[in-house]
Amino acid sequence: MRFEKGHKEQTRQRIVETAARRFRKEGLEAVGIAGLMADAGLTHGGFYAHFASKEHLVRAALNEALDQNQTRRAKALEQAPSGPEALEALVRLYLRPAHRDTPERGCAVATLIAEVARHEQETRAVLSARLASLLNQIASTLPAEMTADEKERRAIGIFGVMLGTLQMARVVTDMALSDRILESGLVTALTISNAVASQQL
Amino acid sequence: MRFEKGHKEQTRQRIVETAARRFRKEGLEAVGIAGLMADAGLTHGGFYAHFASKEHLVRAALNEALDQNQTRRAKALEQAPSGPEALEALVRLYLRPAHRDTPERGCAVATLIAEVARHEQETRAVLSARLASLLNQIASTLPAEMTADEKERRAIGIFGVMLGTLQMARVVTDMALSDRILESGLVTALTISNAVASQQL
DNA sequence: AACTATATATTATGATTATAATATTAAATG
DNA sequence: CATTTAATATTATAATCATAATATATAGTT
Repeated sequence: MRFEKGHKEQTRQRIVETAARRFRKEGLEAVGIAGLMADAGLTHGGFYAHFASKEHLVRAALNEALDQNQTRRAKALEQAPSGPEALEALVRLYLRPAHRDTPERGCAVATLIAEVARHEQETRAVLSARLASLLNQIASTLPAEMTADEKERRAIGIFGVMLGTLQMARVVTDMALSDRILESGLVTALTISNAVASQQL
Repeated sequence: MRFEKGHKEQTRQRIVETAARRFRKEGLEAVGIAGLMADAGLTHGGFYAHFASKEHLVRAALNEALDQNQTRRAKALEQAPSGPEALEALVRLYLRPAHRDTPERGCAVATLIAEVARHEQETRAVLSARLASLLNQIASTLPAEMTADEKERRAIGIFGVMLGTLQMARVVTDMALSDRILESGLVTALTISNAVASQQL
């Protein structure tokens, strides 16, 4: 049947949003086109009217998921756009138990980075670009006296801790340890922002 | 045919080692039993004489891979078993370009943590146990004056940076940035070990 | 030398995979 | 009101998945 104008775009968006959720929850490989389309209320044959391949959907879904999170962080930064409070807001948002417990709505970098690293260059480029702007968001909260290089270095360290500790908190089977990991990540990330750089290198 | 004594154990070990390499290189989902057995010079039917299911092989392969790395780190610690030099040796080993470029022989935590987090509790427990001893290796290099709690907190922060930055370095498409990420991770990890804890919480 | 036990191979099963060609149906257009 | 067209459904394909039952062949045992 022929549908109203804009219907296709709307359907495409529904597929992308469904994929963005399921990819984060189950992984890129674990999600099949047929099941995904069924989830979106469609049959699998129509998929290729929207995307050239599953890989193209992966890129669209990564962009969708990472864009959602970026917007959420931007909102969190509205109250305190820079300074230690701004950084603390970002880190607390990231290392919340609620974020740990709902990967399907959370940061796609944390759930998919290793899997994406095995994909085509073009797919990695999508995640790379979003990662760069995430690092910029963090760097923007650091003291204005710091050089751009120093900000970049610290932003990488800070997000490294956030990413690594969130993943650890998700995998460990001891929930008390999981909570301590989140707390340690928080303390560490904030420490990095204002620690005096080590002189031992 | 009936084979010599110990032949089965030897075959099993070959399957596990092949799996440990391919899982790290391609991901848990991407590796199929048939291809894996072919790689080990066997046909796929015999697989279930060795493992009750693919999930059981995953556990054995995780243990194999994580044990290899733990041994390598223990050797690196033989020269300087504690102190800043010991920590630096561990971090340099982890954040080397060579490690970034050979995930199939590298840390299974970095390649598989997110995927394992979606698996059964028993599989997560395997990775959890090895992660705990990795954190202990790091903690053992920290100053004796620190309390056990403080050592744990810092070890989590240090490994968080190592894990997060290695994954970032693997996914980004800009190799110059990738190198800067490794370098930043190194500096940050060493800074955490001796930074004065932030007072702003 | 005959027999048994066992490690692996062969073959089968039924589900699921990504992708593609064709069919259907109703909105838009004349 | 007839025709065109676009969005989705139906159906097909060939590969691959994990798992399982059975067959084969030979080392070890008697």
